[in-house]
Amino acid sequence: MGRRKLEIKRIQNKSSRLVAFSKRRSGLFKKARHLSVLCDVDVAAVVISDSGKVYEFSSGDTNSLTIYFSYFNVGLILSRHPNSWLQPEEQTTQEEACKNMGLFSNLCTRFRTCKQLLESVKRVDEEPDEVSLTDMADLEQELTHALMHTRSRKTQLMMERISSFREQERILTEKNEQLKHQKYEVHDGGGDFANNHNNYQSSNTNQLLTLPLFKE
Amino acid sequence: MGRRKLEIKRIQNKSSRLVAFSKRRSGLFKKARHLSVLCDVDVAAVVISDSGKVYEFSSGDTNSLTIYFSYFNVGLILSRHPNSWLQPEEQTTQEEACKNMGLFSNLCTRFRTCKQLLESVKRVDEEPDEVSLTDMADLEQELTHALMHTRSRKTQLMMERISSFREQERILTEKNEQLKHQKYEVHDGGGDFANNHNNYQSSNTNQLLTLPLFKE
DNA sequence: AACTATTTATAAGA
DNA sequence: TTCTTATAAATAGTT
Repeated sequence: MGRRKLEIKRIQNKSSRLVAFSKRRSGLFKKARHLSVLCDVDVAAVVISDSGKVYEFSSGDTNSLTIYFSYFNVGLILSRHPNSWLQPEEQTTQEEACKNMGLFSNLCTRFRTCKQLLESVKRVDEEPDEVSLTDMADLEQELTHALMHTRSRKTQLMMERISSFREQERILTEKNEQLKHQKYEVHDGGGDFANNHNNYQSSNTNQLLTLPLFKE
Repeated sequence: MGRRKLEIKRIQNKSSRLVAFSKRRSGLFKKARHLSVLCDVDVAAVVISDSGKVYEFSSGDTNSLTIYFSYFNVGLILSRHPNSWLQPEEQTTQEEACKNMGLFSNLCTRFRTCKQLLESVKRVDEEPDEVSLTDMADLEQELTHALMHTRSRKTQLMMERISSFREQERILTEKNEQLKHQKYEVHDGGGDFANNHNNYQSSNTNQLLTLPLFKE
């Protein structure tokens, strides 16, 4: 939506890219806000620039989504800057350490919010509150989602594993056929050592390619 | 951008709201994708519907939100040990602080593992690893535990609630009987003020005894 | 689930 | 940068 139709691929010109980043980022957050208000739902969005700067939007201050996102957010930041704390042995400056502490305390603070919520549920000293029950139900739902995610991921990994097993079986069968064939060739007086050696190497290679499927 | 200008406030009509939710949600994710591609940045968005259904977008290949969920999980685990770090206001010693750092670094480790896990899954050319699968299984188990915990707590709260309702019912019935009895006594010319007063006190005491059932 | 009249977002230009 | 404007894109209401 501009003077010309834009292909959806990385904008090559740096200054154009930066301008687009600024415009589209605020556009995204605006859309997120509209969605949350119009439809009365929780929305959160995080954008992390090339330089690692974090821009975020969240529809509520205290809802679980905020907590979710701050975690997600922190995780993303950290994963983008592995040498700042994900590999602590590579840390050299005090500044780095402080930066990490900042992130940690942010994590801590935000989590404490979540914790307070849970605690307030635990101590139901106040009037018999529907809130406790509702909160627990919410939490249950959230956990169910998380569990679903994990299960689906696990299933995917298992499927991948199975498929690699199948592939290995195929390769082994193929090799078996080759060996049978060679056996006949040898029996027929054909074949030579070099040829056998070659085949052995090939077989070994195949095994090396497939073994890790069993191993690790 | 429609037939008429829309005020940015909760859409009252439910069906309109649902339609808008569907349209704007996909619109938001599209914008998010465009932003991430055009400007070559990381973008993530989460929308949670009224019913708790989670819709998400993430610019990475790997499901980053899975990582995020693992944080949530870790958070839950940590919340099971509140006195170790979740009540910082009670912290006084250096030891406490160190302990917290330990938990943080634990979090860090877990994240790194999870991230490496997903990355290693991405490179399917490399050797696929059992570790990934094990991790996912572990995560599943942890989430299952957390879910069980939540469910059991929810059930407990519900049971408490029910039991207090029953107790209240019993007391009210009892009191009802007493009142009926008094009524007949009064009708018969019997009974006195002191007696009535006593009965009131007794009833009140019973109510006080049952209140905690509502409370905690 | 399509359509289309409008509004909204934004690419390029100033 | 920021503003302007022509144009593309999104979407509210309709069918």
